Amino acid sequence: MPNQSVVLDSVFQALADPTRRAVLERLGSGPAPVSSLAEPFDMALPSFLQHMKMLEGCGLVRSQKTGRVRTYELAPATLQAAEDWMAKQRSMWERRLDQLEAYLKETESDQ
Amino acid sequence: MPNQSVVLDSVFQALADPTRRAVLERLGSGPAPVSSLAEPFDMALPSFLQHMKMLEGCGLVRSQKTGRVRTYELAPATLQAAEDWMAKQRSMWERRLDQLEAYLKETESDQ
DNA sequence: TCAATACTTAGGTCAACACCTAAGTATTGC
DNA sequence: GCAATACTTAGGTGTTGACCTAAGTATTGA
Repeated sequence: MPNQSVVLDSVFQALADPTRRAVLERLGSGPAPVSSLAEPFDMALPSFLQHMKMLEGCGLVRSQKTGRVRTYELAPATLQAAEDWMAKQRSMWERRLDQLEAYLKETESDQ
Repeated sequence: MPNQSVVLDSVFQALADPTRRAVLERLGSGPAPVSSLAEPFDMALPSFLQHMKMLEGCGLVRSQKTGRVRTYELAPATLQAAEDWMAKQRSMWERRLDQLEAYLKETESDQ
């Protein structure tokens, strides 16, 4: 299995948490500092920062520090990798859906 | 946060493993029994079945047992939930990309 | 300069995950 | 009816994830 797989592992892992998905949604409207991102969540700062580290570790966001403020932003390139996998799967699933549906019709009736 | 979130948690969690993604890809070409699905993986059967339970638990696949053979199939409805979230995010990200790009141009140059 | 601000590091708990082996149970087919 | 087949259950190990508190470090501003 190629290296690509490792990227997808960590990207989907990152997307598997509601806090992190909410952060990504928030970053969709522009860069923001840690304190502002953390504010909506009832969580200790170090706990929140672990989420940010995971998002940054898999490349979904990046950050830079100016003075004592760290600002996070989306990193579109990595979002694209997850996008691409989903799109590939989607088209595959759609292509197969006809034959699948025929099968499902059979099995649905005996459930 | 709504219940919808819980579904996405488990769906993305399921997609975060290469074995499970490979199984989904394989099931794209039609239903298959456990032994056939497990065959490509160098893994003890009980370990493999844990993956299948996770896929079934979050609703990405379903199964039925006939005689001693359990057959798995894709469950398109749940795939759709993940699809929908990605599509929503995608359109949001795309809508924001212009203003984001302007910002990235600034920050990229000082890195 | 020194207190407040904005993270950051260290370290600890508890649950979930990803594996394993060993020993079941339920069908099938000779 | 009994061995082979196809899972299934039980139970154990090591790692990672998601939280916490406490105690740092680095800036900023009065």
